[in-house]
Amino acid sequence: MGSEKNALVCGNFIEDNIDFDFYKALFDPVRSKILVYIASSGKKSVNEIAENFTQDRSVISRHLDLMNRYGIVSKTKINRYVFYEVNSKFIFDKFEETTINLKRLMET
Amino acid sequence: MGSEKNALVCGNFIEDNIDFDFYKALFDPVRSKILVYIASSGKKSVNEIAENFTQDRSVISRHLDLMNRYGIVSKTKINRYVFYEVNSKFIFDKFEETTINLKRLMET
DNA sequence: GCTATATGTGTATTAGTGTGCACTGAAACA
DNA sequence: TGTTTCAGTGCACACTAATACACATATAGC
Repeated sequence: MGSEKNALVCGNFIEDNIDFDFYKALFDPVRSKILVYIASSGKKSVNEIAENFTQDRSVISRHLDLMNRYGIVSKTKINRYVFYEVNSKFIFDKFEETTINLKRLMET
Repeated sequence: MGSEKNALVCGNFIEDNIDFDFYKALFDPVRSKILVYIASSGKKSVNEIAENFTQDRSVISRHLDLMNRYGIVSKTKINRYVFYEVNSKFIFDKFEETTINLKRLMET
């Protein structure tokens, strides 16, 4: 019965407390690689990022835009350039929030 | 400079500490719905689960198999029946592990 | 103004994966 | 043994999303 209660809690957790769009945007092979690149090299422009990938610049631009929409990265336009950087804090907070919700619900 | 350090840390975090396959298996619309159903109703057989979805039984079977491979659910074969249940603890531990790794790395 | 550079968008193609149907394998039971 | 039921697999199809190319937009500099 204990396990069944945990199971119930888990179901509610998934329905109510996970930001699916955020996680789907994050867990994509190319986007995660882009993220790792920006994270390790710091704030970079679209061209600088695209130079490090086989995909077309327009493709990288779309991936960056998608991640920006879900708060994974943030963009700053300076003159002709658009710089992207990783929102480490935001990503961390998402995971922490999800974990806290899970823990709270499972302990009920 | 602080934000750049956080970015670097986040990059390492993503490469080293996220189980991508696990999260990709979890963040799927149909699989998450299956998960919610099993979670709220307890251990169920494939047919019992499939009855609650529009998708064919074989499709449900495949989703269950995938989730089983990544530890999200576990299966128990009893006679002709195969019962699946949610590994709530495992899912919770994954999130907690990820959050802890992130926090530790971001505080460095 | 004109040209060059940086980025974003429209659109068609392609790759991946979810899906259903038919079939197979395994187990229970008459 | 033959039949029924439950679960998984092979395979073809459909749908979504990633991709590339061409073009549009915006800004800088001449």
